[in-house]
Amino acid sequence: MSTKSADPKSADPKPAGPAPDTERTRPLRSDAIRNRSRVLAAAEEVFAAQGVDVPVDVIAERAGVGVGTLYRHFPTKEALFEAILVERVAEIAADARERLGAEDHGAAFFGFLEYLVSESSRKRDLINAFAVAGVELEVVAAAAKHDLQSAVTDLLHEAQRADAVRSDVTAPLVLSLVGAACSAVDHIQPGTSPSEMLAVVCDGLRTQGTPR
Amino acid sequence: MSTKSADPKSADPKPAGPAPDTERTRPLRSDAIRNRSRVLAAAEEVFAAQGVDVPVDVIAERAGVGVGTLYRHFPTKEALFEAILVERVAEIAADARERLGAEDHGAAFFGFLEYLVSESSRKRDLINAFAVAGVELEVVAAAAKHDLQSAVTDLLHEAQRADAVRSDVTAPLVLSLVGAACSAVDHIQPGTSPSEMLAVVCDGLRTQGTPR
DNA sequence: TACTATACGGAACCAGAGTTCCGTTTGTCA
DNA sequence: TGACAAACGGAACTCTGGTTCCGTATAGTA
Repeated sequence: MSTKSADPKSADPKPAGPAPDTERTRPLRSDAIRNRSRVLAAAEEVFAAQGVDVPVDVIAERAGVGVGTLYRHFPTKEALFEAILVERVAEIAADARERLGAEDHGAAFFGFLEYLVSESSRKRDLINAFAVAGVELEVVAAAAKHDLQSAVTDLLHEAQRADAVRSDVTAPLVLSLVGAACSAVDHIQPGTSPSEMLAVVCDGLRTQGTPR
Repeated sequence: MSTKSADPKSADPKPAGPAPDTERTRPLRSDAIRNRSRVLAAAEEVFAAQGVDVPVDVIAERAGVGVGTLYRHFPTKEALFEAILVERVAEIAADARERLGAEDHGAAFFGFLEYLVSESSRKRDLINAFAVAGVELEVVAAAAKHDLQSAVTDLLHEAQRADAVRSDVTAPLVLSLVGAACSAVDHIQPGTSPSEMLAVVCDGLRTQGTPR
């Protein structure tokens, strides 16, 4: 899936008509509900295992449906990806929030970073979840991203107030560093590991003199 | 250009016949020489400016030749990329070597890292130069990579002997970190910068107590 | 059970990008 | 200058992957 920003299709700011989604009168048919969630589950597995570049056929097959069905529920592959992305980002944000208010604010913050990096080798789409900066997102995904940012900001500020993290570090910087570490999972040099990389980054973030 | 490792074409370890390149008797025709270097130069510019995903047509056009000509000189797009990659990696290795034996070993080492990250935003193919770990390389490119690794190792050891860099840091770790920082250039969060990221990494690499 | 809107499946379609082919042009050498 | 091997150009081919279309199947309802 390319991330090109130049879109040839002409500007088309909300074509006329009543609100696009509230106009569904009848509920989804039972098989439709079932298939939708199957597609979502399959896509999640496949994206996580092989990254977002897998062909849609693979996802459809894994879900046990035809591609037509897949496209009935998600108008484009990107929309499907975004649906999963939102889920992932929400998961991460929730994790960050759970760590808020812990006794050891420093440990909470660094533990969160470790969680992220370890997850990114298990779920390869997570890598992409952090590459979202340049991508134009639908409102929902943008909201999820904003939510993550605010959770990370809170966690960071707690750790800074506890003097565990340097005061000149900002939340965007942390997110960029973590994003870099996650994407590095894809092409790491033999002889080292993501956690070793993260350890260096963490030491760089610490207030000098803080024990490792 | 995909980096897939599974290649459907059957294993074919060096088909029979005399040495493949030494058998050229006649020298290249003058126009061929000219066009070859034009293609190389154009590819370098275009890869650097837009990354390696640009279509070959663009390169050919920029070079003022047809795609057929391009393919006469480089049997695949990947071969063309590799030719440039070798050049880039050699450049970087040469830079590392020049810094060897400086007065301030620590400054030499960290200066090298800064050079890399600043170059990677100017030359986007550099990003790929560091993603080579997982790619199967031709012998030449593999040799270039090995050369880079040894130069960086030397530079690192000097800095470690000067007590400017933590002794538990390894060369693969450094290369992975720099690779991550370079690839992050592509999707950095707004509100921060590659050099800020690098600063954190450098602090993590420093012997604790070393002044920033 | 019959009827209909809804949903399904997957073949067909389309677009983009790498690669090949072949008729034409050109450098080199006698 | 003429002949020919070498090189050129770019249209055409191929392969891959996203998307659409339409005939068929089925859930929901009277």
